[in-house]
Amino acid sequence: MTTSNKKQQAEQITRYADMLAAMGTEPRLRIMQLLLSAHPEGLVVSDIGSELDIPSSTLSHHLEKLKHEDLVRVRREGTFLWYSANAEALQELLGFLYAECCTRNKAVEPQKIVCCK
Amino acid sequence: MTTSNKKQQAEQITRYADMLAAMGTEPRLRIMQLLLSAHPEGLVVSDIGSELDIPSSTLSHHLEKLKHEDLVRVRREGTFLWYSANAEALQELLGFLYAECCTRNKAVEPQKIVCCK
DNA sequence: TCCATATTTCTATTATCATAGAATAATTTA
DNA sequence: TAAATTATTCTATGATAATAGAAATATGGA
Repeated sequence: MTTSNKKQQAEQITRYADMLAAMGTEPRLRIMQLLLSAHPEGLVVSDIGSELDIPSSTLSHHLEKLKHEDLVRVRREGTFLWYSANAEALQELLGFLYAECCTRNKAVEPQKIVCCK
Repeated sequence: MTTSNKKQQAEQITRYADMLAAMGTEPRLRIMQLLLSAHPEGLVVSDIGSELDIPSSTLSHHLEKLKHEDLVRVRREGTFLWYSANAEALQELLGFLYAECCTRNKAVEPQKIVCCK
């Protein structure tokens, strides 16, 4: 493996760790869960806040963190900001965990997570 | 949904968030990766430390955290402590994420994570 | 029992994070 | 342009986490 490959891999791990950390608090995991349930449209900030009972400034920080880790996307419609889950990023993270746990080492059996017919 | 169901579900989310947080730092995600690569035997503490270049007291705290979230198991053999990944816990977490992202809302397509033949 | 080795626990320091009220900025509508 | 609404940014506080050297503990062997 080349030096730059190693560096790339190291950055990759750091990125996945940051993504996991971003989802690693109860309020933010709930936000992700809620956004996934409203996928792909997503929800406006105030609706997330009222649904999860989070003050707006606190919520704004959580959304900022999720956005920073590319776990959510945002688009403006008038005065409203619509946040939605970033499916591609989640897929990549899930793929990484899946590979580490199942593919590479067979620690976890794929069929125990999902059964494909 | 009954009140106790709601409470159970709330505790579940908190637990998954804690598990994600436990893996949400670079050193600990590396530890998990390393333990998975050595699954199911695992590794002794000193080998993890030398492989990842982490001082023993720091490593001990990280392992304690992972153990607390039930992501790793430990067994003693003489003076050596063998740490190994807890495949069942990882499977459960992966199953949860999978369900949230793929099964429930179809935000992520299962076949893009794993292709079962 | 005493020593060597493995690992944890103690202790301290520094850094980061979660929370939220108040003020500000952005946008639409009257 | 003024008012109303939406959301962020400012500011502050308290809590938690990461790090690691030094001391203590646990185990096996001489």
